[in-house]
Amino acid sequence: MSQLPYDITSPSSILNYAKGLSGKTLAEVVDLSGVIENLSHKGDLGNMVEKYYFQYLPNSTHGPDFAEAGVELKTTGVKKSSKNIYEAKERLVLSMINYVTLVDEDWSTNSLMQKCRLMLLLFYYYQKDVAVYNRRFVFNPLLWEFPEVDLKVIEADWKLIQSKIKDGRAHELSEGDTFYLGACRKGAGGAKESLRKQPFSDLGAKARAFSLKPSYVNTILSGYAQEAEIISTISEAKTGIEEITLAKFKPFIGMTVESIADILKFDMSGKVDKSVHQRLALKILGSKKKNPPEFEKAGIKMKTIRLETNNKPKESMSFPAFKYMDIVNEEWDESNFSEALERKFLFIVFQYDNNDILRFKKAMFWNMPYEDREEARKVWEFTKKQIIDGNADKLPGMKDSYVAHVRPHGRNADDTIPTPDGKLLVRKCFWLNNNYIAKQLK
DNA sequence: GCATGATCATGC
DNA sequence: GCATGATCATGC
Repeated sequence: MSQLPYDITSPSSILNYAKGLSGKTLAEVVDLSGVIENLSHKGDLGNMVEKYYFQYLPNSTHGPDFAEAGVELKTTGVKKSSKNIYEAKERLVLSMINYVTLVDEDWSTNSLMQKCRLMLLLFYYYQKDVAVYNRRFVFNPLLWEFPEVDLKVIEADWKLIQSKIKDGRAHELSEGDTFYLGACRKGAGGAKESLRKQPFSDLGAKARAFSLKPSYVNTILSGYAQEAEIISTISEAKTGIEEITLAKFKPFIGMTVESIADILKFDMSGKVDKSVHQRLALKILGSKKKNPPEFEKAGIKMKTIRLETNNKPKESMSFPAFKYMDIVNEEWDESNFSEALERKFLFIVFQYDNNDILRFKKAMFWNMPYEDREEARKVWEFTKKQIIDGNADKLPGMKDSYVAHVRPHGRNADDTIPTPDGKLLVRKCFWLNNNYIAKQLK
């Protein structure tokens, strides 16, 4: 074996050598002319980098790619947000979940962390129609080791995924089950996809992989160091996000909205503000205007709910407006609504008392059960079909499904956008039915 | 009383 | 200026 230009036993040597890719594309740093016709434009850039840049054959064992150094190589795409900031193009897939063997694993020796404890992250700029070997590595490579505080969250996530499989519910797994480590769909989509065996049920389960949520990757990108301190002070209580969050809300249970605002010096006077309770909840969390960073990492969606005295929400729950022109080209699994429903939610529940005064009732984490996501899928598919068929004005209403419906969500009736058949219709979005929310709160 | 249509203040 | 989370308003 010829001498490699780096020391395969040394993570820092591997990192240094990887820096040769900074600002370059793979095709710019290695001569691919002899092999390029055999390369897939969409292939796995990670494998190509290993093979042609590191001259190290991708191994098929379960350990890290650079076994001697304990370093796993990951290439992952970034894109630019509407605000021109680089962000993760998608979740970072770590390794496939083997339902059959995972149930016999133990966290202390688990195969996922054996492989991914230390990762060399290469971020490339994603461009749809550009071959992977022509995509540019826009950041310096990063040698990433999970901070202890994050590992605690990931451990709990891992155990939850494992327990669901032990319960014979692998087919019900959802990204919203967990906080940082997700069980994401992996493999061919659509009806033809093959299902995997699971050990404690005869039902086949979709192939899934352990992955880091896009929101988590984004915090890696956005300069982890600053946030690490904030999070470590929170986690000194040695509890998870869930417990910490619920503990913050607990002191206010039963109090009127006004007195909570008083205590927190939160100005509730002035004009009618339809998001005022959301902002009050943020204040309780100790955040000013934005979600706290640990929520961003876990992709948690906070929603405030007002209940009538009869325990029913006054209103259904809205989601961001969709574009008629976009939705007809989307598949459910990649749709915004599907992504939204796979998230973990934090419900902040208020209720009117007998004197019609609004009081804080409780905070609860929730994620949507599998069968209800399938129902939401039907609503979405029907919506897509109606728009394609030129019936964008006849979208599913509240009576058409127990879970979700479609309703206007614009600034006003003049806030219209185009449909595929050339009309202009008021902007709309998906809503979760208030009756459905009522059931879930129990 | 409920389903559906319409709209508001805010923050970025 | 615009999307968003949320709430108000109307008609049956």
